[in-house]
Amino acid sequence: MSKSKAESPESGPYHHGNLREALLDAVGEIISEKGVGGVSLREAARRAGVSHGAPAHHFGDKLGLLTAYSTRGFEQFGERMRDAAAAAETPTDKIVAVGFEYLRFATEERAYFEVMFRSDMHNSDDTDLIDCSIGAFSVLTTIAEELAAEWSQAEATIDVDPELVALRSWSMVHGLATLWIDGAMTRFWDGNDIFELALKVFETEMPTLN
Amino acid sequence: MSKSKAESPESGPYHHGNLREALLDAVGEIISEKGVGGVSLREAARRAGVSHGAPAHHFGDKLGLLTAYSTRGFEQFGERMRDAAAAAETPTDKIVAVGFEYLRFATEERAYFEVMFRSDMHNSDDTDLIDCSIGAFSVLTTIAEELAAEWSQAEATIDVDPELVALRSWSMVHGLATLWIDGAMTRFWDGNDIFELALKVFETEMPTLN
DNA sequence: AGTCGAATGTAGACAGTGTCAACATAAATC
DNA sequence: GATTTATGTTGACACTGTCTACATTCGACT
Repeated sequence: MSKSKAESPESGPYHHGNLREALLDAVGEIISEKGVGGVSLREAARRAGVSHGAPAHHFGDKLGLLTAYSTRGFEQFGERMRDAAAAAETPTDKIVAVGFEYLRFATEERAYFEVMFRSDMHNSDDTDLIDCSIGAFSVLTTIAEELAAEWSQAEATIDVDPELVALRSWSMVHGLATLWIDGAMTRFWDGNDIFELALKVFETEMPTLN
Repeated sequence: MSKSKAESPESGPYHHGNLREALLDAVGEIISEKGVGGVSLREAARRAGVSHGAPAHHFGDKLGLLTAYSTRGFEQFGERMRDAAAAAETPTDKIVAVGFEYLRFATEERAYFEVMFRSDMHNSDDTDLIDCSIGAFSVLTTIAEELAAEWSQAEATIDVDPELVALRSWSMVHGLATLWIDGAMTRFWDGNDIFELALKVFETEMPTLN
């Protein structure tokens, strides 16, 4: 495929010290440089300055490495969602802020995003991964419940099922993010950037919600 | 990795006759059985009963094979979208019908769907692919224009930019489809099926549009 | 302090893969 | 009928994931 670099690890201490994190960092590097298809255990080991067999002791196999990477992605994702929600006052402000943060993460941390939402890129049964992903999405469902409660008190012309509010918001913003990431949208809305478009979408979406 | 089957092609005529289509069929089979990660030129060649080097003459390389597979997916996708739209009367009915068809394709033709919307799985610059994808999405944008025109005549409380209507519909349904495909939703809406959920979403979405 | 098991890392092997070059065969064209 | 083109075969090479056997270090227990 490509020219191989030095196979043997550089002379250093026998134990790396922080190999697990170094390998996860390497995965992010590789994805950013060559895409998810470029990820390999051996390349990650090479970048961490370690022999090709070393990763197996930390992650088992390739899927394990990517699962751990996904998990770290969901951790950071959830953290950013929580921060965004905490910085806003009303439920309406919160859901908009979280929506934008969703898109910001998708574009800024694209390497994570591409693995996090691709079921063949990780082991979906991994308990850590499940916990972290639920932790992230629960930010959305919590806000949706607050929002639904608020609307119930006002005159409600539509059914305000909290689950549906969450699902609608989630699907909309996730669709925007993935279509943007995949480049599908650029053939129709070429010049605009995703945040400008999202703003307009949110604006027209809100009347339904109020 | 796995036990290899007979490497040598079965004794038949030197020329396959319809190898291109046979290889694309094989790709669909492999994805359905083992996921997109299981696709390989050699496995496809094996299933078509041909030597490992043969696919190169039709598709160049692996990305070429997957690009052609994506293109075939968009062809069928567009056809189903057009049929769904043609079967409905009003713009409102059309967009709901097309939305459902979108989801139906995503679930029924999952093998196509997983490759079509994954930019690292095909060559996004391929002109045939671009043509077919635009042909499919233009069904949506056309309906969105009709819809926007209809709303403009009625009392319009919100801005009815046709492009925004298309983007909203597209993002919503694409988000639903991908979240469902990836299994992300099943942790929150376990028992329901995607069409039931979509129906509710569409119902609550429509008031905005009217 | 010393021992011993567990954790971590190395090295080699093997089958599978994509891609290339050289060659073989059939089809198409003149 | 000859030659050009399309199609298919074979072998080679570097790369990969994974397995096994082995080496080194860490940590816990005595």
